[in-house]
Amino acid sequence: MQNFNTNQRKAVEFKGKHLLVLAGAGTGKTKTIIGRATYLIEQGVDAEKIQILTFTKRAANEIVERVKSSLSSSASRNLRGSTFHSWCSQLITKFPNLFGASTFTVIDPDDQAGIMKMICGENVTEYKAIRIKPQQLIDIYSFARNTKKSLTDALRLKVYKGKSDKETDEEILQIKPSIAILLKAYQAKKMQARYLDYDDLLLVIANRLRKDPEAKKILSAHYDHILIDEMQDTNPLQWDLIEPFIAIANLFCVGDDAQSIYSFRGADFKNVHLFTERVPDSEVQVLDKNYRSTQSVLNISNWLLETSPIVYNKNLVSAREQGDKPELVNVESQWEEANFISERILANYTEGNKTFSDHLVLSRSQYYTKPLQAVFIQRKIPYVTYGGRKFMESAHIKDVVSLLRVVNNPYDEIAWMRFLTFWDGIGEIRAAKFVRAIIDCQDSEECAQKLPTIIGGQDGAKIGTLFNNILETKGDVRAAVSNTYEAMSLNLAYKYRKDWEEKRKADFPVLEILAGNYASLGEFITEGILENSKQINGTPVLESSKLTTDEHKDHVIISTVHSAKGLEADTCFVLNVSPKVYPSARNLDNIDEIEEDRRVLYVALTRAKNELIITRDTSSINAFHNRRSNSEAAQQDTPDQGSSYFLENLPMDMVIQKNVDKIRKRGHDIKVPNEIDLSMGMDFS
DNA sequence: CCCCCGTGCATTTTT
DNA sequence: TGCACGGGGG
Repeated sequence: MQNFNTNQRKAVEFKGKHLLVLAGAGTGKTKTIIGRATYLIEQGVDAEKIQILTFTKRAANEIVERVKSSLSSSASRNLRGSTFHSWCSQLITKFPNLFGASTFTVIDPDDQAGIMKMICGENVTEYKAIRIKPQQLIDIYSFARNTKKSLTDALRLKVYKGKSDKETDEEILQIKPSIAILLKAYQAKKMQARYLDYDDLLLVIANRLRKDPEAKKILSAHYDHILIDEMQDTNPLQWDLIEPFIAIANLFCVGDDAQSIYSFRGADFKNVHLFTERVPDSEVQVLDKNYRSTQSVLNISNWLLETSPIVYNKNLVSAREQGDKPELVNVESQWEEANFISERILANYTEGNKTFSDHLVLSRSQYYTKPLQAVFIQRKIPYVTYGGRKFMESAHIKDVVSLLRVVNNPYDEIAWMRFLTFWDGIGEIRAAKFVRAIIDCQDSEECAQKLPTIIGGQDGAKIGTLFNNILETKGDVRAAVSNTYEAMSLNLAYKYRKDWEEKRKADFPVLEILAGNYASLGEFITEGILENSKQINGTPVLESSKLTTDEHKDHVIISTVHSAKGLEADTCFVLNVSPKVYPSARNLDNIDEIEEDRRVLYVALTRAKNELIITRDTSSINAFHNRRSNSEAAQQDTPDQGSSYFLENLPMDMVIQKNVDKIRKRGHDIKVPNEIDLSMGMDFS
């Protein structure tokens, strides 16, 4: 058993009913939740009656694996850890009668946007009356449901940045009816096609538990302990899901309000602040001793929170030594930044006795890491990225899965459209016509029978036979995938000829093996959609699968800050901490969003154990300073200028500032690829 | 009328 | 990297 400090032990061995663990960054949050699960099992609690809930599959898997390895007995064999979403989908499948959804298909954000686009196309008058794109409509809809806010409030917050002047009110009033029509049409389409989107998964369970004491009773027999990680990221909808369990199970929630970075999807740290008020028989345990980072790393992190108008009362104190000051490195371009980081990692690796996996690179956005990945590939630095496009979301996989989806749920219009337009000569117009006829069928059998006539000709015969073939093999998911691929592979190879051999072809054996893990088509489709992926050296790999031998190799981790919660590394690079990024230029008019960006940076800084290296772009720093001094000269009534760049007033004795330029001049050969001086010595002045 | 393909463009953060 | 748009071809 691990060593716990006094407070950690109090949490792990808590004897009361419900506990909230308020744990700052690096204070042993994960360790405590693992310790708690281990302790409960050791105390004789049936592992099956413990449910661990997290926000990412990665976190869930890690916790479960570590509990299992810390126990010698097999008592932990049935311990379950899932994301909120996959837990709910499992419950729906496990109790089909309880939640009334026997045939359904979980749709991903791409599908949601696709459906909304269709809806907007069918309701042109309403769509034209608003200046909101389908994707944003989906965001508004999701936000409203996750936060349980009215459409008016959701619109105000999402579209009008929370403004409440008369003009805004009128505009909202004006567009609201049209939006309501579009959203209702979207809901009707979901119902008709038996779709559940991500939010529906939670809503189905939460609503049922709320309304039906019987459902509560049945679930109470299955769960004694609910352990929730990252409590500060739960939103009101998730609270609705948790709340019924207060009466029927023990809650053990772990969180840190300074690390709340998901308010854009409705997270509300009231769930942390109001915990003891909302939950009877509950207590709070604080963890404040930081074991992860050196004091120098914590100093800058603490400073960042202190400069916030929000009072966090988080002064992290390291249990370790002072350590080296963080480095603040000025770079002139993204390529220079990427080369600098590569050099540094290679130096640490060859001279500094560090492994690649001692390094973590954090970015505000996925997109920004592209040049870095290019340089890593060029320099042969092995890396993994988290987040990004999921395996099941890539186009070629979706093509194959579309047939599985229509066999599983013949009302699945999106999948029908994808499957039909996949074939040469069938475009959107004809496919849509076919779909209208197809969804009149009562079941898959009738569908199989009528397909040839609906489509007609050779296409009809071919597609009908294929559908029938998969319908017959649907009991064997792996065979269904294999047969589907066989039938589609020629067309796939042509459609994706640009990168078929190098990239996409190899995904299908992976898909087949994955399919073999599921007992039914429905489970495969649902769980597969919720499955996370990571990428190894740019190639997507299923995160939870043990398919690759690469799995435990030595890799640098590249991650967005949002995906990096819970991660830590000896050396941590935080990319592009420049004006307009921290905080983001698009958030400047909203104090709440500025403060959320601050917490994003805080999360990033607190990942580092020993070496913290912050990079930033020289030109944007200069632009920021010029703009500042200009506006200060002109008028002095803009007191928030300083706060519009978090590092603006950073005490320089907290860091060591460097310019990559100088490093290069000292003799390091840093190659910047594709940098051609286009001026060619010409001065046009 | 419908389908296909080339070009240009803009890209927060996640289940 | 995906997507919206427009022109050419069937």
